[in-house]
Amino acid sequence: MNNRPKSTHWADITAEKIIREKGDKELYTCASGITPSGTVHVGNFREIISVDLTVRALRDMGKNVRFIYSWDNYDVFRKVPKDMPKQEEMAKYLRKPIVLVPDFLDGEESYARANEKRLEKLLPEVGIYPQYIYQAQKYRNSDYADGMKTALQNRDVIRRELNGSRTSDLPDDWWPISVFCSQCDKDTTTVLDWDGEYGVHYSCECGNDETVDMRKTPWVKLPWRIDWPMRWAYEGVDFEPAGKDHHSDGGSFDTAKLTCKEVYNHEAPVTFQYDFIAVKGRGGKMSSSAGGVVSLAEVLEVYQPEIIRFLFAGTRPNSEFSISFDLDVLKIYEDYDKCERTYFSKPENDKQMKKWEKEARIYELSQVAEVPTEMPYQIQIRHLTSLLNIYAGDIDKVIESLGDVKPSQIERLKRRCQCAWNWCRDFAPEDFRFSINDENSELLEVTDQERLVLQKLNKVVDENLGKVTEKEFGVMVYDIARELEMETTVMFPLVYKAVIGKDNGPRLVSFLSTIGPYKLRKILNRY
RNA sequence: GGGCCGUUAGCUCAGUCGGUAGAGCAACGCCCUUUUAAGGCGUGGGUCGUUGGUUCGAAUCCAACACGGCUCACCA
Repeated sequence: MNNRPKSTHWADITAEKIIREKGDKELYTCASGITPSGTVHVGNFREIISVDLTVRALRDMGKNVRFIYSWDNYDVFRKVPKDMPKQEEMAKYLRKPIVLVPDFLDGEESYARANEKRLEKLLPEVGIYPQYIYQAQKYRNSDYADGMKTALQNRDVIRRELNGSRTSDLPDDWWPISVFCSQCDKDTTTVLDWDGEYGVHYSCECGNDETVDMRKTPWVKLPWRIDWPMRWAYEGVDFEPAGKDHHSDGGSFDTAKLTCKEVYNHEAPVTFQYDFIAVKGRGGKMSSSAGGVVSLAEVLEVYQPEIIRFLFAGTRPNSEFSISFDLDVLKIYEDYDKCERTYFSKPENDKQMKKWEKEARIYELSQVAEVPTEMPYQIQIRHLTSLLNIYAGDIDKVIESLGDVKPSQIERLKRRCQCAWNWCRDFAPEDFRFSINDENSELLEVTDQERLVLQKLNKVVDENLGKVTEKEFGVMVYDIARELEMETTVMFPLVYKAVIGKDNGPRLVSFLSTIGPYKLRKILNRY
């Protein structure tokens, strides 16, 4: 026996590492969190799903796991996001905790809550169910009073630790806590003294000057670099990944790790660094201030939930990748389908088995809920967009036209249709959009020979389409060109023009047979 | 300045227990009487950034260097 991982998937390797470093435990706590100071974008989502995948890996090893997600809604509101209305109104709330900023968009109880809700609603769609912890509630309830007291008691230790990675030392009168003013709600305060227990004396720029008891007041909190390790200890966190901005030498993970051990007497969690997500085919970079953020909701418009999971499960966390809205979307769907086919086909030999295991693991982790026991209905997304255009986005009709969809496959397929249609409408190149003409469409001005082509085509469609094989029908279509001694490069654009009002379109023969004789006759009869 | 990541086919990348160099796209070719956007099959193509080291054997491990990117040194 050895400790060799059964799987070489990064989530399984991470899970093994957690067990190895934290020992065999009754319960493992995996954590993630973010400040809801703006739209939670897909870059932030990477952390959540990284934890989810690791949690699943641990559970697959039979472990009991708690997945906590911290909403840091007691952080200071420091910048009005550019994409928000009522900028001046919002600016009045700067330096107050985010939980006190009103929501001018949806009328939620607070701006923080609005951002939180948008994500909380969506996570179940991608199969993620964390236990949410709201930091404002924890702080206001004085749950961290002892944690803050510990920080104050270790003021010098913490200062030394932080100074280790600062360019200028913290001043002598620095305190490891921050206070929101009980009168004006802002953090424009200065801590003046601490009584050695729970009493903190502060003054505020607004003129307020008072001493509060951390056990009874909702106004005191820890600054980030101390807050983080305090909560690791408080919740007993075993695993928490972090973005590369936290993971440099001297970054917050670095100092938090020190503080966690020396002040809170708890080993820092196992971690890894994840890279950022770029956005492609939509323009702009993803940064809250630049306003180019892409939310999970927007990604879900174009990608099926399992394909979003696939994207993250199939990429190592420490490498950067793009969420694409351009033609890459087609490729990603195809990659997913290929992975799915692999999962449902038995490997033939040992060498293939190794590859298969890796693919299969990615497929499993990509699933929102249980892994399907039979192969889902596969249809090339490119073809699907054509069908959707033909049926003008009527998904039920598209599925009906396929004819061989099992009831158990319908739900997933519908979702794929919806995503494909959204993509077609909102992101795809113009080539991917067309609509079938009908008896009311504008008539083409045609030469006598062109009219003859359309008439012959009409006759072929009328007499044969649907009655002979597509191959036979194809021969007949090409025969028209031959008979009239016309190049297909001349004939086809004419047909496309008559049928969809464009110079080109999907491969003609199969396209015509998909449209079917009924619709085609209506168009061609008029020539 | 510190740290992290990357450098493999024309392009995008996979290859993480060291064991004959891989995929997709592109190119080229073939098939379905068929280049107009949905098919199938095949072919070509790489001194694996550079130099050195460990090893029977290195894309893979180690060291140095080059180039590229990100990040920290304010705050969260």
